[in-house]
Amino acid sequence: MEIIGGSCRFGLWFVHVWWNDKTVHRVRFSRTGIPGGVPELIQRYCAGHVLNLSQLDTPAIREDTVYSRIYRAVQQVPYGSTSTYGEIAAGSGTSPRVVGQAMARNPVPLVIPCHRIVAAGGIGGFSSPLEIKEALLSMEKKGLRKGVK
DNA sequence: AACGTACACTTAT
DNA sequence: ATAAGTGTACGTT
Repeated sequence: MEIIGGSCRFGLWFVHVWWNDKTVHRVRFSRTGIPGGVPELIQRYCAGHVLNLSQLDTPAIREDTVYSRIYRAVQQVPYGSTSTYGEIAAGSGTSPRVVGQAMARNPVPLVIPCHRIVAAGGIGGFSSPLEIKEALLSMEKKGLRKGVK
C-alpha cells in the first residue's frame, strides 16, 4: 500500500505524518503544514484527548535490534507519566547513553513517546525544540487532571 | 575490519 | 563541579 503524508496542528506546530492504514512510518514536527490527513488517533491526541498512540503500528518496533528493544520499552510508559533514560536502559538491557541515542534517532515521535523519557536530574534533551517536549508533557499532565477534555 | 569520536546519561569523587 | 564509565553507531582510515 502506498504511503501517504499529511499534517495536523499541535499548538504552534504542525505534526507531519507519513503513514498508510494503521502503520506509521515517519513523524516529525514543523512550523508549517502540508496537505493531507493524519490517522484519526493522532488527530485526537493532538486535540488533547487522553489516548495512547503506542497502539499504532510502526516498523521501528518490529526489528530485532537494540533500538527496537528500547522503543518497545518506551512504548510501555503510560500517558501522562515519565520514565528516565536509566530506567529504560535497565528494562531493555543496555546503557542510558544508548537510550539517548535511540531517542534522538526516533523516527516516529508520539507513536514512540520519547518525550516521556527524561533525565535522572532534569528534563533531558530533545531533537526538535525542547519546547515541544515540554508542551507535550504539560498537555498530558493537564489531560490526566481533567479526566478527558 | 579496526579505530576514534560522539552522544537527548549516570554515578561516584 | 568534575570526571570516569557506559553501549552503540557512524565516519574515517
